[in-house]
Amino acid sequence: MHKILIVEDEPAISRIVEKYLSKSNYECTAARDGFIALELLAKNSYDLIILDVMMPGIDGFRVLETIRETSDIPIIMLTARELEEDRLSGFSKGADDYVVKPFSPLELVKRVDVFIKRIYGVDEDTIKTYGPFVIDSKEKTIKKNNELIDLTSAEYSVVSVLLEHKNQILTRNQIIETAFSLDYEGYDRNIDTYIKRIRSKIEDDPKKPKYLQTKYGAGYVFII
Amino acid sequence: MHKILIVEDEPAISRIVEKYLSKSNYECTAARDGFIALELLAKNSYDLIILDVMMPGIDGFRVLETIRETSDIPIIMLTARELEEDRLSGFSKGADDYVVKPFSPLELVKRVDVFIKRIYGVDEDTIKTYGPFVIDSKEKTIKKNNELIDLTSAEYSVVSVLLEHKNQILTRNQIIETAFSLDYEGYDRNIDTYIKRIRSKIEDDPKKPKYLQTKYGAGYVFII
DNA sequence: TTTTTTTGTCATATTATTGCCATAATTCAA
DNA sequence: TTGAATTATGGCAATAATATGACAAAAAAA
Repeated sequence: MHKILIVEDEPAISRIVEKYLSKSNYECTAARDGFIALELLAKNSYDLIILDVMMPGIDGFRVLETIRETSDIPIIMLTARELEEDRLSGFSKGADDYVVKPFSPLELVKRVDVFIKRIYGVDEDTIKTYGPFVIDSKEKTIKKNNELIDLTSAEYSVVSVLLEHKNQILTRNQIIETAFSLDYEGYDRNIDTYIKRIRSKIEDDPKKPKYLQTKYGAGYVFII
Repeated sequence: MHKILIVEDEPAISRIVEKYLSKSNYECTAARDGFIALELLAKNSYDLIILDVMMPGIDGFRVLETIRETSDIPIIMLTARELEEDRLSGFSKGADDYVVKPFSPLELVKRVDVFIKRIYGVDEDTIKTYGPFVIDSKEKTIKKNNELIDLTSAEYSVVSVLLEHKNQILTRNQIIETAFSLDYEGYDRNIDTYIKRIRSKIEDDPKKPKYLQTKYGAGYVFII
């Protein structure tokens, strides 16, 4: 879990950014001005800073310069669209990236992911482990005992739904609606066929499934 | 039983959301546009609102603003993927969460659960614990010492009746009438067979039942 | 385009569940 | 202790559901 400091005077924006980053498994702290930010930085350690340029008190650039005297922690700056030339000045002072307001929170999260990944290796949370199975939702791959399992994309969708709801019985329709889309045209018995194909790839003995089990009259469960 | 208002103009989506929420023990009402929603809200009380952004007539944001003038009921908004910047505007107007279309209904249910739990405390009483046994009436599963017990649906019905009336002697007919229906065709001695099958799955030593005991001349009890 | 892979459908084989019974084992009271 | 009553158990058959193999259609790759 990486720690992120958000320096932003508008509580509305601060809250949204925090919400999104938290959802992406980051631990956030918000500072509503530069002084508070610098104080927090003196006492705690963070993995990345999101820094608004326009703030009352000391502005973002001053804060940036001060931080850079002692640390090269990644800093993403938030700036208004008009101030294009700020970019240059910002970069030269050591900001790592810019996001122009108004921004999409998802976009911001994506950039944060990039930095965190660059510094700390693989980004977390796209990779989940369930027993011998490791699912990488970004790469859309599944490994069993460290061996990549060759799945088609439909097969991947089906197993991943079952894995993510492990030990929960899912009906064919729930699987379809979650793995594919609400307006899937196909027959719900197609799931049987997917299950057959998946079993042949993940089970030691597809005739006696250990993981992907049938619930007669109900659906399927991934037991782990 | 918590009440949820679904505001969505597409009947297909509305129906499916309703189906999933109902299965999770929520009482749903659907409104096909903002006007109807506001009318319903004036007359009834709900515990949570699911609100589509894109609707004919008044759009979701307008509805959101109107609701927020008088109420802080949790609101989850449904929005199309392209409209990312809507998120910002939505959050600042007081939506509690966003779900992007096309969404997984299971995912939506999970988020609803989170809010309902946060506000009303403990999650719905679908899960009950009796000694080492945990029964999930929504999933229709029973665990013993955290291990899922593989029961057929008839077996589940029988054990769950006995568990819910633990330490109470039930006659075969009481079991039949509660577990199945009043017009069960079968012979009441079938219960003996169910008991046999259940014991083999839940008892350490089915020959000397510790939990599911026989009351000679009367019926069966689940001792816990 | 052609070729290959993936996906969807179907008919048929296989299996699971349920209800039923015959027989064995147990209980309880005379 | 005995035997009548009651319950336990194993197995069978009917039914319903699932598994599977084969193939066609669709999609993706070459």
